[in-house]
Amino acid sequence: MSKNDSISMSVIRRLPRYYRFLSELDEQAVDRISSTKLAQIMNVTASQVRQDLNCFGGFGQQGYGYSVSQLKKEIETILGLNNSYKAIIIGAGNLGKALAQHMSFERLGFELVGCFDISPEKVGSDIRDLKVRHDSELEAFCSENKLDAAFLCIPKSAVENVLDLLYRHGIRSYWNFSHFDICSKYSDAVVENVHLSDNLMTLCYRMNNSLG
Amino acid sequence: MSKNDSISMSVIRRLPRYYRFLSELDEQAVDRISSTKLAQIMNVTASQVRQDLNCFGGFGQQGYGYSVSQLKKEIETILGLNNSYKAIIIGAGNLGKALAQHMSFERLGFELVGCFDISPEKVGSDIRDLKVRHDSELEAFCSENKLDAAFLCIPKSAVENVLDLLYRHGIRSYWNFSHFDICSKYSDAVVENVHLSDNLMTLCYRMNNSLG
DNA sequence: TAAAGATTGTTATATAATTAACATAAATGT
DNA sequence: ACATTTATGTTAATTATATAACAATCTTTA
Repeated sequence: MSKNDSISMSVIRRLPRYYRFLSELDEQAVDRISSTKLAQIMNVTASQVRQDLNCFGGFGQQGYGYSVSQLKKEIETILGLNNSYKAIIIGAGNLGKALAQHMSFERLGFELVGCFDISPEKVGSDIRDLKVRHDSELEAFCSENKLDAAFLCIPKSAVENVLDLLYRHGIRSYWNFSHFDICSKYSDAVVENVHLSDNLMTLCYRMNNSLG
Repeated sequence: MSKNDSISMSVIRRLPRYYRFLSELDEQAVDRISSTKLAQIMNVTASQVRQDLNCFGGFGQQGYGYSVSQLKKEIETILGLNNSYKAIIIGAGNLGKALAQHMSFERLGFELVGCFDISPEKVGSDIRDLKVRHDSELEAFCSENKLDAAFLCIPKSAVENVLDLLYRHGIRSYWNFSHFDICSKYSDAVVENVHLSDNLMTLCYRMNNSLG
């Protein structure tokens, strides 16, 4: 990737947003856009748009702007959405089910290949095209499949055991919905945390402190 | 609130994390902690801990540190978790159900008072102690109850209509799981977005670019 | 085909966030 | 009670992020 000299997290976390807006424009058959116009739509500064994109290469053309479809494709590549990382969901409660049913993993660089739960009632039920397996089958499943990532939809107290198992089998990437601090235990793990309760507390704070 | 002169979002978003770690320490009956020690546990710098806490007031004591229970309580107050903001969930799919069943709203400053869905199959089913109501009852419900917040667990395409209704009834705070850009439409709304697919794309990027 | 207008890539500036330094004060130990 | 240690609150320095400025260059149009 051309200029990629350790891109800052701030930039990286904005890429999916660019991708979303460009996808929309593409669907609307818009074929070119300037940084100024894109910035307006996205409610950011044109300067930021240009800086961000230039972290990865000069995709635009002076006097013209950016080709929507090309830029979309570039960002797709940068994000690596063309990948098909094999992933499993741990925990088939409502959250696990919600993810399994509503996320377009294929469009996001992943392939969901398994779903595990500890509760016997859930085992055997279908989620999309997958049968929920019991946790006891996890070890064997990891051995038989070369897995890339795990999506942890279980409570904090249940994480450590299963995490140890997954790590032992070489899984280094985690989408973590619990409050277990994976990075502290395995510093080489790539972890994206989703802390819903933290989010809600932030909303609460902001409600308290919004004037009017 | 003592020193509160527009706290930066960076600080605010760290508060729930402090709160979590302090709650744990409190449960472990730890009664005092220094910024250095807390920083170690939380994997941040002691400087940041002291700076952050001092945005709200001098809760510590030189030569001693911070009282865990007191500090926990202070942050609880700062976040406003003692509130009981009336909130409704829009969308009783797996995500809506997951939130309703697994989040301790009472501990997070909210009270869940209603749950709505457009699908007749879901209407009437129980989530916790709430019956799922049909969207057609939403307008009346908003009129009868003074609601503070709405948790939007519906797809982007369904948001605008219901958002307009909610806004008309004075709701200004939203926990938004869709990609609909609420702030662009209602600039005075307080919005916390949870963009799961953005998150997953970020994980994908980081997997691609992690060495090893 | 030349002049005018548009818009990039990039460098410079400004703002924000983080980390370090330290003077001050309380707690502890002898 | 005094000296030593601990650890804060706060100011200073550093680093990171965002914005502005502008020269270079492509497009458009007459």
